[in-house]
Amino acid sequence: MASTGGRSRAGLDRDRIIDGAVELADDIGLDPLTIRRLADHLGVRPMSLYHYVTSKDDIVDGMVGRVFDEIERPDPTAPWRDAIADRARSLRAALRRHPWAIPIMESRRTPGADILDHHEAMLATWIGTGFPLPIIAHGIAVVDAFVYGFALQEAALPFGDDASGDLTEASEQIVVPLSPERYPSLLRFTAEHVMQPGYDFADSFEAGLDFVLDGVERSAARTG
Amino acid sequence: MASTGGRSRAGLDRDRIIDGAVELADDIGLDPLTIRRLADHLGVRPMSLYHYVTSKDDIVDGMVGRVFDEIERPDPTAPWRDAIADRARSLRAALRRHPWAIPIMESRRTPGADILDHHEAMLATWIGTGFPLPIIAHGIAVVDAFVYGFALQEAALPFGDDASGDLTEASEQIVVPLSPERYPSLLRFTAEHVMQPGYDFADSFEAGLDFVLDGVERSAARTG
DNA sequence: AACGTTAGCCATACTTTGTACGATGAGTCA
DNA sequence: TGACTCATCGTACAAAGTATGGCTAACGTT
Repeated sequence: MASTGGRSRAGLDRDRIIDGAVELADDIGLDPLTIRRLADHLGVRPMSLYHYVTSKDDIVDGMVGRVFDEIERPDPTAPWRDAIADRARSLRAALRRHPWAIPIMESRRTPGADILDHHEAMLATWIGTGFPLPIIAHGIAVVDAFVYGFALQEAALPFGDDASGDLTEASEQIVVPLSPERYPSLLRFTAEHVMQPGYDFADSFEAGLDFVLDGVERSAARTG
Repeated sequence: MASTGGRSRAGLDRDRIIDGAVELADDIGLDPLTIRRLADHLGVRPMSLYHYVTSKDDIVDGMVGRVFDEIERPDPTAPWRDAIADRARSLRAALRRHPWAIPIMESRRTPGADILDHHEAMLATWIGTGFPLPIIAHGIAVVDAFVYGFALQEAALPFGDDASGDLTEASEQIVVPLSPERYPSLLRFTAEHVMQPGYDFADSFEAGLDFVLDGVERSAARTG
C-alpha cells in the first residue's frame, strides 16, 4: 500500500538507475563503473538492473542524456553573443561536474530528444543572427571544439577541482626536478608563471571564448 | 642464427609491441584492443608480452608516446604564427590517424621524454614571440583546447575518413526524418548547408585556427 | 476466499578480460 | 656434457557483462 503506488520492493526505476550511475561515475569515473558496483550503489543485485535497461551501453546513453539536460539552452531573448557565451559556460560547467562524459558526448549513435532539443535550440539562436550558414557552421563547430577541448584539458589537470593549489604541487613534483639544460623553457614558464600566486588555468577559458567569438563576429562582418 | 642477433624466437621487443598496439588500435579502437588480440596480431601468446611491458597501462603509455612523436615540433626558424599553425595542423593530423588517443593524450600521469620534449619545443617557440607569459599561457591552452576538441568532434563524425559523403548519408538517416515542427532549425541547417555539395566539416578547422591565432595576436598587441 | 497471472527481483553460470605463477625449452659457456 | 640464463608460454584466477530461468508478492477474476 501507501506511497510506492506499485509492486516494487526496492523501488527500482530506469531514472533511478541512470541517476545512480551518474552519481557513481562522478565519484569513481566511467571505467570503474561496473554493473555490479552500480547495483551495490543502488542496494540491489546486478541482474535487477536489466529489467529497466537493455545493456550497459543503454545506461551510458542515458547518462549522456542527463548531462545534455544539465546544459542551459541559449536564451533566445539575449543578444546572440551573450546567449552563445552563456551556453558555452554552462556546457563547460556540466563537463566539469561530469568529466567522464567529455569523450562520449558527441559519439552516441542514437541521439535522443535531450540531444536533439539542445542542438535545435543552439541552431535557432545562431540562425537568429542572420549570419550566412557557412559562418554559422564554423561558429558552432569552433565554439564547441574549444569548449570540449578545454574541458578535456581541465579534466586532465591533477585533482582538477580547486585549480591552482594542486597544480603548483604537481608542477613541483614533475617539472621542477627536470634538467635545466634540456627543458629551459618549460622550467622558466613553470617557475615564472604557473607557480606564481594568482595563476589559474581556468582564466584561459574566458580568453579563448572571446577569441573565438571575436573571430566569428569579424568574419560575419566581413562577409555580411 | 644470423640476423636476429640474439636469443629470441619471435623477435619480440618493446618497440614491436607498442607499434603493433598502435596499428591494431587504429584498426579496431582502444577498448577492443585486448592483450590476447594484440598477442595474436604479433604472432605470439598473450603472456609473452609481459616480458617487455609491465602492464597493459604501460602499453597504452607507450602508444601515447608514439603519437606525440608523430607530431612535428614547431619550426624555430619560421615566423611564430606559421610555426604554431603548422604544429596545430600536425597535431590534428596525428589525432585523425589515431583517434583513440584523443581522450588520453593529456591524462597520463608519468610524462615521458616524448611528451616533455614536445612541450619544451612548443614553449620555446611561444617564448620566442616575446609575448607576456600570461598571454603565452592563454595561447597554448586555447590552441590545444581547440585542436583536441576539433579532433574529438571529427572522431565522432560517422566514418570520419572521407568527410562529406558519409556525413550526408548520416544526415539523411538521422536528421531528415525528424519532425519539422519541433526541429525547424536543425532541418533547415542540414538541408541548406550540410547536405549541399562542397560542404566539409573539416573546413572549420582552418577557420577556427585563424580565430584563435588572431585572438592571441590582438591581445598581445594590446598588452605589449 | 482461492487461484492463476504477472511484474519485479535475483541466483547461477558462461564468456572474456588482465595478469600472477611457474614450467619449458633454446641458446651459451665451462 | 652439464649448468645456467632468459625468452616464451600454459594454466589458472578474479572480475567484467549478461543469457537464462526461478522465486515471490501483488493483482484481477470468479
